[in-house]
Amino acid sequence: MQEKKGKKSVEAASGNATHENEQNEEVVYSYKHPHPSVTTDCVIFCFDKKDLNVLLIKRGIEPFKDTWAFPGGFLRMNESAEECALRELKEETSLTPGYIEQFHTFTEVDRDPRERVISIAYFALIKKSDVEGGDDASEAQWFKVKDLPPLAFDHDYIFKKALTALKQKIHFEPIGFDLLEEEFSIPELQRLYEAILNAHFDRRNFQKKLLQLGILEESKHNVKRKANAKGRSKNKKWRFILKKYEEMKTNHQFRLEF
Amino acid sequence: MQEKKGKKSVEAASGNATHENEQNEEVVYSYKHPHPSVTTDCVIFCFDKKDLNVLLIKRGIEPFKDTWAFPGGFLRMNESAEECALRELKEETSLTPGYIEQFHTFTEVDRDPRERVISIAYFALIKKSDVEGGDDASEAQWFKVKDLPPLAFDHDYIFKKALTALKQKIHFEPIGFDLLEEEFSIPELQRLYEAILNAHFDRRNFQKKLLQLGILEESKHNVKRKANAKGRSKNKKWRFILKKYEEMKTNHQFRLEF
DNA sequence: TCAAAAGTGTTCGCTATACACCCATGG
DNA sequence: CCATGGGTGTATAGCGAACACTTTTGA
Repeated sequence: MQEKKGKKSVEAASGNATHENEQNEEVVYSYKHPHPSVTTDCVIFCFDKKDLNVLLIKRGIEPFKDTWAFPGGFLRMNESAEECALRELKEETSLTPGYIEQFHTFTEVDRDPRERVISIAYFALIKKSDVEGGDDASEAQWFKVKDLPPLAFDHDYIFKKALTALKQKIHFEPIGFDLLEEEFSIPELQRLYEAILNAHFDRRNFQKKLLQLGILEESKHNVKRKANAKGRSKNKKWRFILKKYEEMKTNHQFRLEF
Repeated sequence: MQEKKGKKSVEAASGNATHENEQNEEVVYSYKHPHPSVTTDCVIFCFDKKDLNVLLIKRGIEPFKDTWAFPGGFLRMNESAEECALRELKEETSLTPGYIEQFHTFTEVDRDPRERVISIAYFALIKKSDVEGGDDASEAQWFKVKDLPPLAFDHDYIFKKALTALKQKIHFEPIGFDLLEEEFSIPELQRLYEAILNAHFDRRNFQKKLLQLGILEESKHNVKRKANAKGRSKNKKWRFILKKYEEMKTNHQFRLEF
């Protein structure tokens, strides 16, 4: 069913590859049938007070030189696609996301003008606090999801699919917390959900719904007040209880829907 | 960013490839860096009265000779992955599914003992009536999902993921109809949902829920009876109104959840 | 002939929705 | 000081869950 492994043959090769070199410059890999190149691309999201943002990198070479694109690169033979996505992200932006998930593989024949390239695409989430300081004045830049520049290759399409996948996911799983700090307020959480789902919720119903899930606990720093106090209290912060969530999930007691 | 296209070089190559030949036997494809092989695999489902089934093929060669595996094969340079999956399915089983969807790409380094192979996996749905007759006594065979034999490579894992993807999908989209005939009864539909979701529903609530969606219409062949008739009527058949569903979907009026 | 399956209708309780008040916060 | 935002409580409607009876179906 499957092709015999291509021989490593020592043969002079013309053309200058821009692939990250792994070892011997003189080695050429030959196959009896053409193999596509395999890359990963990563759509990494970050939430900033009000807006959902994605990280883009300005391409330094043709094609699409000086056009924005998602970070990514070639799959190496000794790493899985997810490892590749994380490695490229770290190399190009020095970021390590708190959450990453594969969402689609793009295989259209002409998606790269140079050669056949298929791309295994991931979306990732990172906290704002994990981003600050990592800015090494590189070609990477955060853009509001609502206001993206033109993108290279089929990355417009990839982005659409990434956003859809993120929406789908957050509909049923509490992954939003990977975009917030350890402690957050309910309104913050609500703004996040509204930004991602592009919707509006009633404050009180949103709060009730989230608290009823039983996966949030009050911060220890919240100001305590007398039992008979009236009106609103000081701003409260909350924490996501991962353990409780996993426990409920394994017992099939968890149900979330937006 | 990306590697220069591998030169086609006319060079004698040893080793016998089992890849479907595309053209010249003497041509060898060379790259400065190793490329993984890219295949597609397809988990095709069929529903038979009570049971959900998947199609497997007995492997004719090593490794995993005589072990069951999902149909699939190598991606060609002039086809997308979905085209590849459909082509392989047709070549190996002469089937054409009514629905197909990519659900995951498997990239673990050691998933194939011979060489680095990544597999873009699809799940597909086909009606029972489109299967019968296509049986050319080949190595293909349907198995109950509840009673699968040991599978080759990481196909156990692929199957798990496929089933999860199917469940997820049918939770919110009416794709079940691609597993039923044009006309079907509500109990049939219920058995299908119960088989896929591995759950049990109340007959009356299930019926109410489905009919309230507004995407089903009665068959013209249903027996009409007097308005004042009591008790149950003759068995009814229904049809899925695709147009209505698409219309509701574009207007965001469609909402289904199980 | 009779057990199993399938069509039909009603009640009840919960939860999603809609909505009002008070006060901390910060310019 | 005041506009904005954030904490808290209640009333209602609609939907999902639980449930019984009758007749058709087919072994």
